[in-house]
Amino acid sequence: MFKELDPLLHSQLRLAVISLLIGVKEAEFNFIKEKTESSSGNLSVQLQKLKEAGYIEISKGFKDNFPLTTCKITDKGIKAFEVYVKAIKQYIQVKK
Amino acid sequence: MFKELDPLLHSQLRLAVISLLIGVKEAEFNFIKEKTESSSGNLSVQLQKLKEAGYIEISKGFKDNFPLTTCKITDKGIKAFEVYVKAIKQYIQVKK
DNA sequence: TAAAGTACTTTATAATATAAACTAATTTAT
DNA sequence: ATAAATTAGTTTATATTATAAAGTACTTTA
Repeated sequence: MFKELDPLLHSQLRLAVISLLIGVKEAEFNFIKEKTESSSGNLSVQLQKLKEAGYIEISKGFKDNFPLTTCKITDKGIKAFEVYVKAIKQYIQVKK
Repeated sequence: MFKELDPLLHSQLRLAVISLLIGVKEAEFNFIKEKTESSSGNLSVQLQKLKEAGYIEISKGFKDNFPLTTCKITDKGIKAFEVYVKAIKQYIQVKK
């Protein structure tokens, strides 16, 4: 009846992050932070979880001498998002 | 950018319950339990939360001598569900 | 009348999310 | 030169939430 909702994506912040990355393909830590209106701490934790799941890649470098964290969605992340979208639609009864 | 997702509805089981009740308007505890494939304990707790939020009404009676719990969505619950659906659509980019 | 079953609720534990505090460095002001 | 403020995060502690296990209160069946 109701499909499982991937717990990794069924989290407001992580879902927002993935939703953002689906659009832009690559984004900086602060860009994501602003768009999602999250705290640095919370975002840091959730990005790690998405990385551990293999849904995003995180690369660390520097920009104007400051550390810069950049995130990119992976194929696995895209696939997981698609599965999640199909599942949640069952719950919200989106008729195609 | 991203709308708040009502934490009361952003829970797999509670969302499934509300999604069910939107359709049938009234349902028995076991019907909900079967459709959502949840445990009695978890369902009991989540129904109480939905009740406390005023999203559903719970009425208790008897059927064939056994206790019978029946649930019904309230106007507030319907409204909250509609708001949730609008919000989550932003995340999953459902184009109308 | 004892064992098994129905229909839950309560409580305890595990998992999750969030906020606060901390690290490490850079820039700016004194 | 150096202290204070800022940037860009991470780590840790706490609060919240979800879930599973145990418990309550019966009823039915053997």
